[in-house]
Amino acid sequence: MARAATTSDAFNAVAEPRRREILALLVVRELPVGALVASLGLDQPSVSKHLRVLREVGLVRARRQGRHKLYRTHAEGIRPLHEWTGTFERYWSHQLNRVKERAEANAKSKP
Amino acid sequence: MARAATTSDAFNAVAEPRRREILALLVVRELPVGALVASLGLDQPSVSKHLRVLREVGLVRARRQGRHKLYRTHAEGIRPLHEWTGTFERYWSHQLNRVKERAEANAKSKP
DNA sequence: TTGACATATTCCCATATAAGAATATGATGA
DNA sequence: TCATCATATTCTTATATGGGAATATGTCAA
Repeated sequence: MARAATTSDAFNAVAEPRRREILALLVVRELPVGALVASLGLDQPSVSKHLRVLREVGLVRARRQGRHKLYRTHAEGIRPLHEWTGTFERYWSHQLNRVKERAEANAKSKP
Repeated sequence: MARAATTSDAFNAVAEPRRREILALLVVRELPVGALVASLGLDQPSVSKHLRVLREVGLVRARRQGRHKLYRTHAEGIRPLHEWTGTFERYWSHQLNRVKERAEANAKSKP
């Protein structure tokens, strides 16, 4: 079996760095495709294709305004990723504490 | 150009669902490969390959204990993902507020 | 050393890219 | 309707998968 499609879920969609850039730009304010092309230094078809992926997994929304199509990040779609990664937070805190404790123990034992 | 390697960073590594399962299991306590094979219902080579990817991006650590090799999630590696997704938090809060406000406005205008 | 257990690697293949080039679709104003 | 701007899709190609099968490597006990 091959790798899961980029459109299979938000995890796969944000694995692509350019798509993360796009999300960061579009969360501040909605932008037409052309503005993204200019900002990212990518060609227009590539941007459109990335936007399609993001749209399919619900990470961006679009609306037409005249000839332009305005895209915006749908931040809710990122929430599940934040929550999944959040389940590890207490563990990396533990690791930090352990390092800290060890450092303090060392400081005491050989001053 | 093809898709970035799964080993290129943590974002790509966790895009694979089985690898997220592995991380969830190994963050609670360290386990040998065989235990993962049993828990996941995957064959041993597949598990070893997933572990290799996770090791290469720094998401798991391993130590030998006799014939066994004990793996454990290195939670620090997930932190950048949590932080990146966290930059969108205020926006999904905003969206929720906006929906709420609109609902209240509607309730007033047509009661 | 040998046998057995535990894990890792290699080879194979169907599948899915991401970017570039070319083209198609959509919307507007004259 | 036509010309033009804006965006989307199709096609091609190099590359990287993930799982299955087979095999290699590593470690211990006797």
